[in-house]
Amino acid sequence: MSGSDRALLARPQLTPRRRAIRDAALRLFAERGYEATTTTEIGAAVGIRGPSLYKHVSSKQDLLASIMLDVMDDLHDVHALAVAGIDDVADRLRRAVEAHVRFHTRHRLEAFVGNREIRSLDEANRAAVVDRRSSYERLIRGIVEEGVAASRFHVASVKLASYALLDLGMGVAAWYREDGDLSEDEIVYTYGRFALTLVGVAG
Amino acid sequence: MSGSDRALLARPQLTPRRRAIRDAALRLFAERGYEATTTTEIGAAVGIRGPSLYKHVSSKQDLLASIMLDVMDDLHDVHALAVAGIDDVADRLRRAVEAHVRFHTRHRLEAFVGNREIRSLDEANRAAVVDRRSSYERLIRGIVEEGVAASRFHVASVKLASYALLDLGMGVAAWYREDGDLSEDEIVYTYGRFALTLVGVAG
DNA sequence: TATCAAGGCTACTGAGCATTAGCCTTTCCA
DNA sequence: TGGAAAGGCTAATGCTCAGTAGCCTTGATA
Repeated sequence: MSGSDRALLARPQLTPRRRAIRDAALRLFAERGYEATTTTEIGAAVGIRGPSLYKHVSSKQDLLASIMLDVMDDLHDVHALAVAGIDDVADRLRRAVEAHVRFHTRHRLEAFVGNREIRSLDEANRAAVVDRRSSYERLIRGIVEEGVAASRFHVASVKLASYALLDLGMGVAAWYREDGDLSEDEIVYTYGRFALTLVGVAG
Repeated sequence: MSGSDRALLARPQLTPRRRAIRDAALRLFAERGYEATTTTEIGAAVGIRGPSLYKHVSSKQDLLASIMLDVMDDLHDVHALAVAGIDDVADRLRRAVEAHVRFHTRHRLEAFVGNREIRSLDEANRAAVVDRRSSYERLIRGIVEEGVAASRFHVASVKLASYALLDLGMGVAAWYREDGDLSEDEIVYTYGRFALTLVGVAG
């Protein structure tokens, strides 16, 4: 089973309570960081005491790991859907970047935590997350490479261009606010165009 | 005294020992995060025990704060030097972005910690760092605005373009490695050109 | 209606942490 | 040469935290 196949399988369903706990943990991890968030606080956010969390969750580390693994899988899903059946490489890049950026606005907390808390994961979980991340990077880089090979794109460095595209998404996750004065569509559209200029596509 | 004037004043000199401690703390904060770094580890990195640190430093929090405040001031300095006396707005943008990116390669640990550990600062220090960061953002946005006003730049959103430029620097700080296969000059030059295409400058 | 699982709670455990207290050695200068 | 400052050290303090033990209530089911 390849990384991208795995991403398309359904993730196990959560009980409503478990989901509430995960959401609360996500918000707190994003706001103050994993290390600085206490189980007491996570509990309080769903109206129970810290120790009661353990009736639903096996550990704080597990909570972080499941958040991070799921977000990477979701990102793969979104990417696969966005580029499915698109033949033109410039279209594919634009759609991939749009999906990337849209994902980072719609799931900014998950993406934020996913980027920042890698070092808080234990060895095994970190390896799994890093693996998914590399696989996603390769997908984006693959599109850029293909465009260059077909002489549709012109870049000084494929690697640099790909990093730049990926970094824009992370940036969005850091500053985007739903109630801000930049709309999701506006950001998505503009960054999609940025992407094409970045790789020197004509038009 | 404005933010940018302050940045040009000399920062107080550190004793060699204090500097070694700061450097060690910086490395550790970057690697495992502020919360996850212990005073014992910082001490060990300079060959002393944790409590002995307090003969040189007033607190762990202070160590973080001085690292973060100094890096913001250095960034202001570098920017000011880069654009001083440059009249053409496109030149000024390119130089500003080049300086921005170069700074993020040369001081990647400082920049990395400076971006990621804001939430580990106490109230007063956080306010001071956020203040410097906003002031820097305004400098970059100011150049973009000026280019747009002069009809030299064409962007869908000044804010979005400025964020994109700033985010590229942060991205660099996250992935750049001195022994990697992308040289500092290569990255700086390429990103400088990215910047100009991004704002739709002709040529 | 008796039972049992689910899911709360409080009290506790054991560990780790930043920081302080207080002591000792070395070094340097008056 | 003597005394103080600088800069180490160990031991202790006081706190916070993740996770466990064990108890109790509730509600569904047999």
